[in-house]
Amino acid sequence: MSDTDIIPRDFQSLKNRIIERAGSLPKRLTQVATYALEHPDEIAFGTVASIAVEADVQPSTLVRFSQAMGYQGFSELQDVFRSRLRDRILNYEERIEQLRLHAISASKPNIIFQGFTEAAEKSIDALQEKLEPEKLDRAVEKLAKAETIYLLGLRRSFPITGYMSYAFGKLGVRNVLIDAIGGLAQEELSFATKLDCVLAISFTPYASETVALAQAAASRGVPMIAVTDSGFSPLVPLSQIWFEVAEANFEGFRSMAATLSLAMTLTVAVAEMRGRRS
Amino acid sequence: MSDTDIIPRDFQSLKNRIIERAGSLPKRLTQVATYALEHPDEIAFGTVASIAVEADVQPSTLVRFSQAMGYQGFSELQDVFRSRLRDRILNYEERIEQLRLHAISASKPNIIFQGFTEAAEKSIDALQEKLEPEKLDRAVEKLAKAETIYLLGLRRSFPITGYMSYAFGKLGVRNVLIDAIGGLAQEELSFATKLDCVLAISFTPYASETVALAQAAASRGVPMIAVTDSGFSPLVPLSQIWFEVAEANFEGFRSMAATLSLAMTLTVAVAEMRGRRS
DNA sequence: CAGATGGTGGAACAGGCATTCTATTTTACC
DNA sequence: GGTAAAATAGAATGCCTGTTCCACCATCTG
Repeated sequence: MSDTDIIPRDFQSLKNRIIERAGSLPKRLTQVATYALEHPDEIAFGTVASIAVEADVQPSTLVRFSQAMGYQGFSELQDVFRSRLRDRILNYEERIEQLRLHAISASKPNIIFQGFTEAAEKSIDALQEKLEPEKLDRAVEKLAKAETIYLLGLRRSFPITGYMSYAFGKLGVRNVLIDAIGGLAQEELSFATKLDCVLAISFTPYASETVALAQAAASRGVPMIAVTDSGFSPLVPLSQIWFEVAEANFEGFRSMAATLSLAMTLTVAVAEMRGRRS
Repeated sequence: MSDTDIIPRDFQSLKNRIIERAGSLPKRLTQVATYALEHPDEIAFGTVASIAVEADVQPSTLVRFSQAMGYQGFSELQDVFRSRLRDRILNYEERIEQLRLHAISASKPNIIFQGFTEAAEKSIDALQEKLEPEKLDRAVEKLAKAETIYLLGLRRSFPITGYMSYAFGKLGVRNVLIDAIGGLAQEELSFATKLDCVLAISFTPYASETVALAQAAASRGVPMIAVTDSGFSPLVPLSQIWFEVAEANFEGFRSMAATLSLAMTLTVAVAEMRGRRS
């Protein structure tokens, strides 16, 4: 009982205590610990009864958990979860102010971090404004109709196609990721037919391999949708539909946040449309 | 009573209604209106009795005020004030409503797009608030000191490590991307020594292969930095420094925007520190 | 200034709340 | 494998909650 006299009053220290003690806690209390950290809002707003149902424990277990953390009862613990939401809003406004004032004194990594997050938010805002809803609808329909979706994006675009392939896999949408392993990119793409669809992603300076592969597929009449950064992109004349995504960059590196959002949208929307049809 | 059938369900519209009606409200109800807009957190968390004391009115006045705004009772009004503090992601109906207001076509793909961009922005905001600047500095220093940086992240985390490897390559920072090609992940990581550093990225459900590889490296005394989503992550006990990145998700898919921002920050900051030393 | 109307204060009430208590189950240890 | 201890489930309890109700008061109207 030597450390119970110091009871966490802010969320951060409570969280640390939960993590620190979770290992040595009995089964049901561990269950509560996990739930609490995963659904802090629920704890803040719910009642003992409602949380108990959600976390699949007895109401009394919540009280015992609170006591195990050093509080008198559940209400005291709840106060800490509520303080987290109270402070959040304040912090948000203050943070912007403080960053402006202390931007110079911040360390280099933190300035870089600020740069990347700002670039990401700018890119997303720009895409939200620019994206034509009707074009998105057409693209989703085209991809949903395809027998197999071929994902073409190398170098800096590869993470995007990679994530799409992962998500398509999870959602049961047949796809081929052109990963160019063993220099076999051309072979990977050679099975694409007019019934399939290529989703090609490339940004300046357009990787020559990506362009060559896209051209080969287009010449065989394979439908194509492009995600690129300008109307002058070599992918544009090869595609029936193309999206312009202008990523803000910081120190020469593109944020990728907007492209990723668009990529995830296409993935989930295609899966959704396929699901509705079958 | 022509407009009372539309009852505000989000804070913004309730706020507008309060402002709009405040002028024509009786004395005590105006007093409550003013208090509510000035102390929204009190309304969200307090009880009728406690708020009544704070606002210097009778408990029944609060109920009458709620009814004047179109609700059945105080609890309904309180829900709206609570929703303001809950995760800022709008629910399904509200999003459709908003899309209608902004005259954007409310097709399913566009709703999904809205969801992903909001999730991305929310994740980035959350990380900005949470990231401890000093921890970031330490991580960058640790990575900059390493002879070779091993990038470990499979499945959904692979795009992140993949992009880092691309960027590190461009920047001339020696790194090994554990891509598990040919099932050789263990071999790829086996060259890591105490002079190197592993950057491990994994999110729930923690890919068992990633965890196993991280454990093997840690047992050989290879320094480790983790990027994960909870203090309960199996990577945490293996790492000297760990970052918690809580990605908002939409329809079960994490946005990745925050993780990517952090990854890019680490990459560029490490290269920058290396460059300054040589 | 009498009467009507609508606003207000405060007591009364039923329902739901957090908490406690105890019988039962599970775990740990010899 | 038996026993003591710890943990748990679930009912019982008393308090506090939001809400209702009604007497009283202020303000307006003719």
